[in-house]
Amino acid sequence: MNPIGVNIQSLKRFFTLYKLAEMGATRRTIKVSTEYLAAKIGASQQTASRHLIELEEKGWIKRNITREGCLTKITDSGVAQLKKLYSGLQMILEAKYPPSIILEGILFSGLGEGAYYVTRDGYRKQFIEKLGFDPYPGTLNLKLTTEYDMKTLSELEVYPAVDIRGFKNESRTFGHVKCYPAIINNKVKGAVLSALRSHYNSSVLEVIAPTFLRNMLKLKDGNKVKVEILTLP
Amino acid sequence: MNPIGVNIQSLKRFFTLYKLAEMGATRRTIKVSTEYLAAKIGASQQTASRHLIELEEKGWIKRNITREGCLTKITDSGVAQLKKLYSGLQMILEAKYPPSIILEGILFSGLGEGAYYVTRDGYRKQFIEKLGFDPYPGTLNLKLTTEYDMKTLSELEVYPAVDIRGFKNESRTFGHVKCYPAIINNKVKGAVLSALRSHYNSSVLEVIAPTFLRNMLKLKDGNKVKVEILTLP
DNA sequence: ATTACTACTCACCGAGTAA
DNA sequence: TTTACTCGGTGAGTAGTAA
Repeated sequence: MNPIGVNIQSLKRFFTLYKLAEMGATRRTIKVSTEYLAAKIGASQQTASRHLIELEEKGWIKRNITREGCLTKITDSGVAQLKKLYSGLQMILEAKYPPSIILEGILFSGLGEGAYYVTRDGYRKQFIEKLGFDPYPGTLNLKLTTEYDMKTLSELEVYPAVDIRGFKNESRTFGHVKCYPAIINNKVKGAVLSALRSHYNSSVLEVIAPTFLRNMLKLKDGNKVKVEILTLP
Repeated sequence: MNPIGVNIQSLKRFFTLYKLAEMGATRRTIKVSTEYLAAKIGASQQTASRHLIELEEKGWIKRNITREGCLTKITDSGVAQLKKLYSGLQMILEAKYPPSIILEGILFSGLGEGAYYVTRDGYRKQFIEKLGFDPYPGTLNLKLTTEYDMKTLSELEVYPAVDIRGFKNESRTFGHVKCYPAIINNKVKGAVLSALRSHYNSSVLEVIAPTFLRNMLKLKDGNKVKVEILTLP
C-alpha cells in the first residue's frame, strides 16, 4: 500500500538506513562506530546506537558488535526498503503523467441518451474488449461545480486514453469515443467517457461501470461523487 | 554536503512532500484537503495542516487555500529536493562499487625502500600524470591490526585502480603498480599503493602523498591512521 | 464543510553513566 | 576505547475549537 513501506514514525530510522547505504553497507560489511554514525546522521551517539538496535529489530541490518565498532551490513530486506523508495521516486520524477486525477461532481439525471449509446453493439464490444467490463446500460452524469474540477477535466484531453473506434450501421454514424479508466467513490471500477460529454458542456462528466452505480453506491441526485481517473502507463 | 539535503529534524515534512508528489503535485496543481492528506501520511488533520504550512515556509510548495481544500503545487525547489534523494539512491543502488572504503592502521617505520621506488622517474612521472601530485619521497607504512581491515584490503583487489605501468632501466625491471586515491586522516589527499605491499605481507598498507605526512599530520610511530580509499567512477 | 490556533501529551532525543 | 542503559527535558503530534 505505502510505496515507501515506511510509516511516519520510523522515518528517522529509515534515514539512518540510507546513511549506512551511503557508506556502502548495501554491498559490504562496513565497520561503523555509533559515534561516527551519529556524526553522519546529525544526532548523538546514543541516538545512533538506538537506531542501529531498531534497524536490527526490523531485520533491515545485521550486526556484529566488536570493541572497535559495529560490523554492519544492510540485509536484503533493508535493501528492498531503499529500492521501494527509489522506484517510488522514479515513478514520480520520470513518469510522463501523474498516477491519477481526482474529480468531484454532483449527480444529476440526464435525458437517458447515455443508455442508448452505451448499448450500441459497435461500442459495447469494444468496451468489453478494451475496458474489461460490460457496461451497465446507462451513464452517471456528474456536474462539475468548481473551477478546479473543470480545469482539471480539460487537462485530461492530452492524456493517453482508451480509444473506442467510431462505426456505421444501416441508419447512422457513431463517432470516436475516448475513455479513461476510473474508480468511483473509492470503490467501483468504471470509466469516464469523453465524446459523449459534448452533448452537455465541458463541465459535465459521464461515467460508465459494470454495475448500476446509483444502486451500488446508494446515490441520489444531488449527491457529491468522487471520480479517480487513472492514467495509462 | 548532505545528499538528501534534509536534516533529521525535517524528515517528516519531507515525507509529506513525497506524498504530495505521489498525488501528482510535481506536475499539476492538485486539490488536497488537510484531512485527505492526513490519511495519506498517516497522521492527524492538524499535523497535515502544520506540515503544509512548514513546507510552504521552506518554499517547497505553493498553496491557494479554498473552502474545498488547498490547491497545492510543488515548486521547482521542492522538486529539486526530491531529485537529490533520487540521485542519492541511484548512486547507492546502481553504482558498481561503494563510494569509499575506510581502513585504519598503526604507523611504523619501514626500511626506507619506499622512497627509492617512489623517486624512480618511470614511476614518478606517472604519479604526477595520473594521480595529479608529485609524491613526497617516502611512503607511510601502516600495519593493519584487525581482521576486518585485512579482509577489506583484500576486497580492494577487484576494484578499478589507477594503473602505473612497469618499466626497465639499464640495471633492472620495475613492476606494474596499482594505486587507489585516498584521503588520510580526513585531511590529506594521497594514494594507497598496491604492488609495493608485497614487500611486507597483506596486512601492510603503503601510502603516498604530495607532502611529508608525518609532519603534516603530526604522526609518530604507533599512531593510528585512518585511510579513506575512494573508488573510481 | 474547510484551515489552523492553543493547549496538553507523549515519544524521542541526549546527558550521564555502566559494562 | 566501545555499546547501550536509565531518566529527564523538549519538541512534535493530537484534541478541542475558533474562524
